[in-house]
Amino acid sequence: MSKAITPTLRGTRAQEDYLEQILTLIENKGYARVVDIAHNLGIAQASVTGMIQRMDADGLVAYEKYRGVILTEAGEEIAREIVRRHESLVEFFALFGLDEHSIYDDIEGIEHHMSQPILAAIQALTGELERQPALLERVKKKIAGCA
Amino acid sequence: MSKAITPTLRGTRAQEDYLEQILTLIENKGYARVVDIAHNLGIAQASVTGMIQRMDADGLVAYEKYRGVILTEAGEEIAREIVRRHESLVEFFALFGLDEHSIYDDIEGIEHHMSQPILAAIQALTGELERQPALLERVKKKIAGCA
DNA sequence: AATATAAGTTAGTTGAGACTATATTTTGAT
DNA sequence: ATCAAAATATAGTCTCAACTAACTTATATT
Repeated sequence: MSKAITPTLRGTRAQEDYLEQILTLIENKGYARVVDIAHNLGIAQASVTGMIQRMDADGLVAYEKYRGVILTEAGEEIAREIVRRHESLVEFFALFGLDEHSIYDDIEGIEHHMSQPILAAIQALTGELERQPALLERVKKKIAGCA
Repeated sequence: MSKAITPTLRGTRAQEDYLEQILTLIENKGYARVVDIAHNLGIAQASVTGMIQRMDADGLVAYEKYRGVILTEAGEEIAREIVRRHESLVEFFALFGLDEHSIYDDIEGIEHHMSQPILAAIQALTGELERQPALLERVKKKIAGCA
């Protein structure tokens, strides 16, 4: 029923977090080290090793002991999808003056649970609000009143 | 930093799901049976018993063997908050023609991860879109194009 | 080239939260 | 009041994903 548009066999939620970090690290630094993944996710190094082995078994990454990790095609596809969602959400919430840092936990939660139609709705709304500063201002005022 | 407005010690995500179901059942039928909670959450009865005992230990529900479950004050506060979020999200996504059933999984995911400012933003946007059918139509067209 | 330090791995444990199979208790019908 | 059926509880197991402690490999400095 709620089959994703991309019919990828998505990993677990935690695995998606790992994939996102790994892709980001590879794009920023050229490689993804266990220690950096652990640091970025706020968990212990040993936990990362364990998960990477599971993800290798699941075909999401290619892993060789003491050498680096790289994404498989399947893993990269999922990673890019998550990053795309993350960025859409940051862009959306930034409209309301919420900075990326203060909404990090929210986005973390939401990005794993957003179906394609909902993502499309968010993106469409982002576009409209960017084009209508007056509307955006009204919304922001209401938010200020609530908080 | 991301302290909730309601400074409640929220339960785990799973516990929030239970609380939501329990509150809904109590309001609809006057009581919450284990068998109904299990059915609504799509899990086994025995799993519910186990969780309810944990939640009793955590002070979220009051539980007596073979008698019913009721919410404590703390539990009810959390339950009402989750229900409120759930309803706000349904209202929002319904704007775009997405029915409650088809977005159930999304909302399930999101409702546990939404901070107060983001909830306020969603609610404010819902209000604006209800008042601007033309804008809503444009957004809906874009969504149709994406899917 | 030797060795200190950083990075990575292994082993063993924990807790959440689900499961099945098996009791036990409550309830409703006779 | 009895007894079958429905509801609930217990016991024991499983997986995921984290942890610490201890060990191994890689690297960098001299």
